[in-house]
Amino acid sequence: MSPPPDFLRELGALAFATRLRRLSDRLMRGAASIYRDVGLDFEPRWFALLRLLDDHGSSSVTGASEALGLTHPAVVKLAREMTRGGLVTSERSRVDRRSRLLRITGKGRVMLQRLTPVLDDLVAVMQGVWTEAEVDVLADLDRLEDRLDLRELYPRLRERLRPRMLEAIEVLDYRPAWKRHFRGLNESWLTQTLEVEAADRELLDDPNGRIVKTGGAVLFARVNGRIVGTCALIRHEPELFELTKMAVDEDARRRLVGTRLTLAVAERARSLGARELYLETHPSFTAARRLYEGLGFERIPKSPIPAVYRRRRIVMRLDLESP
Amino acid sequence: MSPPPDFLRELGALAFATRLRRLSDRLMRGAASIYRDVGLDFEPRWFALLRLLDDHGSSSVTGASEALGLTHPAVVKLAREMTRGGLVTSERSRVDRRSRLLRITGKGRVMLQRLTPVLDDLVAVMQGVWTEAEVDVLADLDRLEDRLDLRELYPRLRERLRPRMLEAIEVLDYRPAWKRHFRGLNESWLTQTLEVEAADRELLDDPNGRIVKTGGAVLFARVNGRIVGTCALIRHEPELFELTKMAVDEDARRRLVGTRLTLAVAERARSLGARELYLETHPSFTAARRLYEGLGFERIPKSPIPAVYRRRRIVMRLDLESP
DNA sequence: AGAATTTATGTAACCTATTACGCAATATTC
DNA sequence: GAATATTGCGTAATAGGTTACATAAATTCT
Repeated sequence: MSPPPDFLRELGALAFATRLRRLSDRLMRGAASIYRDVGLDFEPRWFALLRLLDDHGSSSVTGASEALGLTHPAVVKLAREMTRGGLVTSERSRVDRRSRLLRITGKGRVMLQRLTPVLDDLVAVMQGVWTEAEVDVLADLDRLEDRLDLRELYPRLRERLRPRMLEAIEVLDYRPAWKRHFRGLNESWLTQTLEVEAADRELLDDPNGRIVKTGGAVLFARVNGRIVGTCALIRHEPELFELTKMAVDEDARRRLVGTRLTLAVAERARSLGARELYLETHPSFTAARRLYEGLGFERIPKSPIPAVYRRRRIVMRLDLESP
Repeated sequence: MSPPPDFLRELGALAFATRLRRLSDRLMRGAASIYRDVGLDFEPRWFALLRLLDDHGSSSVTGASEALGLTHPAVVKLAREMTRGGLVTSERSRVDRRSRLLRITGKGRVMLQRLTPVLDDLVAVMQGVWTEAEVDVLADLDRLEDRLDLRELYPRLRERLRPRMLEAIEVLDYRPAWKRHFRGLNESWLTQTLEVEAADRELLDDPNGRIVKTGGAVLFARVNGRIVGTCALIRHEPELFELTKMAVDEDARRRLVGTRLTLAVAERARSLGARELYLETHPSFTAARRLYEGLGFERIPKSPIPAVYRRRRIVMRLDLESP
């Protein structure tokens, strides 16, 4: 009944990140104890920035944050502490008045020199541990980070999950009972971002008459029995189809609902004889644009769709005949 | 002049802990994104505890904290959150009424099951990365932790630094000008822990008359020109020597000043013809006792030293003739 | 058996990073 | 050249842990 002494090991890969952190904490604590014992007024986490400034003369906040792999607020805090400690100075840059230049002080240089013998011993001890463990940790870490630089864990996993996520979404045709969903999803989205215009209202008030009966379609996405998204296909002319009124519930974002709906609308258009599909979106909706681009839409300069909105628009076109 | 894109790599072993943490954060973020996308009401950090409870039926707070390598406050927090989420229950143990038993609920089990497919994919993706990088990370991590379990970084490093730290401490004989240090160091130490008794006062008021002139010694430790510790050797009888009035400045603790002084006092006693050295300390001073034990002192039942203090005492003896 | 110590949990304060957001200066686009 | 987007920095709130300290119960020591 009593748990094993190290359950994290049992979990294997699932606890890998946690174990890395545990090891990191362990090493950091070891180093911190030493700094304290040696009696220098110095925090271990200052070291990287101090060395960076010593090696490269000066650095902006952003430059340091990139070099050290920290966020810029972290660097701002570090720099402030170290300035208080007299190890670092900062002044506004002449070239770019937004930017600040961090520099190491004489006191900082002296501190680095006093640190050197202790750090040499620290490195020697760590290398001793690695040798005992028969692991070439630094090289392994390099390779691991290189692979992740190439492609982060998240996109890798997302791609793997993609088919399953898409399958979990049902796409269904318009039903009068769902009119309120069509309206609700679109309104909450529009009011958050742009303005609801008269042209929007006409469509939202009468999807059946304005969209379905004129030869288009209104589709709904359902996950676990809940309507979480909608999208319309308008047939402006026999050969002119527009994808519009795409809206996904706030809580269901990032679950490929938009993708699934776009694919379904394109499929529907194709089955209605369309050779191409247009859509209009707003310049500020970069996420939406990425989604459409990922599915093959290309931005075109001029819209074949009659202008009924006051807001600015970006027009995109999908070729339904390409493989 | 612009810093390199990844300065931490350049720092090599010195930034190893930081890089481990960076990698851990990176992986955790990846996993967190996925949980969010999948739409489960679940925090990644809950996983280890939930699995632990699922695997082992129940666990106390301390048991879980040991198994997971977290501190117990962390487990308390976790358990509270998860109880609020309905995944875990807790009740007082019948056997030991201090202790609390954590158990997984039915809802918790269901959650685990819903997690399974996603986690399988996660593991597969991570293993993919490791294969690409040609690193057997889990095995390497095991070996690394094993070596550190055997002996932590800090003691390894401390041992290496020991001779240098000892050398940095000067030991000097009594001078009238330092009488105030002898008194000050001892008083601040005594008032913090026990009570200053009359017998203490007599020694502190007249070290020269009471200790030096009667054939003993009062030694001082100096680091960077500052007196940071003191220790006395009293010659009660021609052959009966006592080490006493050891005191080290608060700010100089952990820098082997006590060790250096004890060694010096033992050496002095030996040069005065002593064959053994006694000392008395208080049962609650475990750190001091460890220090003395480390230098060869052994606890003995009865004190040969005349009892002049009211406080309880532990007596220790060092054989000056053994190699 | 009483005193002292250890153990199990809980609480508070802090640490070191993060994300989110805002402002001002600079760069880009139409 | 005006509108828009981007960049650089700063601040606030939050995350996920820690250490330090408090309290009660159980255990160990004389």
